[in-house]
Amino acid sequence: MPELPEVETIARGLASRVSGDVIESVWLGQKPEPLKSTALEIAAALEHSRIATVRRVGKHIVFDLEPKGRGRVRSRQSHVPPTASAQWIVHLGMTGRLQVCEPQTEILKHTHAILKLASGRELRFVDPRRFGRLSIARGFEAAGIEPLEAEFDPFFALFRSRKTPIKSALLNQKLLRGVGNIYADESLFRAGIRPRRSASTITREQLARLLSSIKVVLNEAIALGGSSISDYVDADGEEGFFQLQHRVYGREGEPCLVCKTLVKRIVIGGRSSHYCAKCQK
DNA sequence: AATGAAACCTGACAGC
DNA sequence: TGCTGTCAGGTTTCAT
Repeated sequence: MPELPEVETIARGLASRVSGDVIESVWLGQKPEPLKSTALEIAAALEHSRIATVRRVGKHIVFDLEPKGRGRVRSRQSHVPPTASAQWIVHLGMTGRLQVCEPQTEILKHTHAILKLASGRELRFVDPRRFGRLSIARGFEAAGIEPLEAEFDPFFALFRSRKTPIKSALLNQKLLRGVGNIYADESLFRAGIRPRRSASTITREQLARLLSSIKVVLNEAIALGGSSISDYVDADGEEGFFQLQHRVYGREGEPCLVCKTLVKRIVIGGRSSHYCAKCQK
């Protein structure tokens, strides 16, 4: 479901609502066994921790935790050697949602985690398709370049010698983190590049245009709260509006907004890809 | 090293 | 009403 703008919107919403709150207790369902952390490890790290900050890294939501009641002063005096503070990492997969709500709010089907907060509210993780992942990390570092902060030279270097289609390269989170299917198609349209073009054949000038298109598209989408296609809503349950700005994604067979040529849909690396054959070369 | 298909899951929707 | 097939914003794994 969520790409960079949706995850950014959710992270900002969560930051304003739960920063500083303390996790009093944790319930975890049977199923969301994530990649590395066991349910026990997650519960142990979360319970009695304070949520210092919430931020986005690529498509991950990072909750920076600090142990409750153990401020800097006390840990300095402690005999326990200082360890990096823990982080709760949430990846929403395709259908994951994080909601902050009152305890009496009806528990949705496919709710896999409930955190009771000292403020009296609950933070819940709901994910019908169960592609989402929860884990605990220390010193979390994601692979790839953050697109909104990317300088041109490192961006250029990512594609220079890759023969893979540029669309596939953009979706590769080890290269660039946060761009997904919608924003790859939209960025390529605005840059005038066909999704199947081999990355290595794209000129320096075109890649410069691509990077700026990516930034413009992502920033516009963030400003509009992301794209709500089927069921995406942010942490406050609000829909985004960037879907109204899509120029090619989901517009197969409709006229290009620039030249009226019918928008094509092809499959690249198993993903639907939309483009205008006249505007994109 | 690098494509690509399949797998992981559930739900929505179209067509019959 | 209900069955079948297709599709979905993501990522990993296995085969070629």
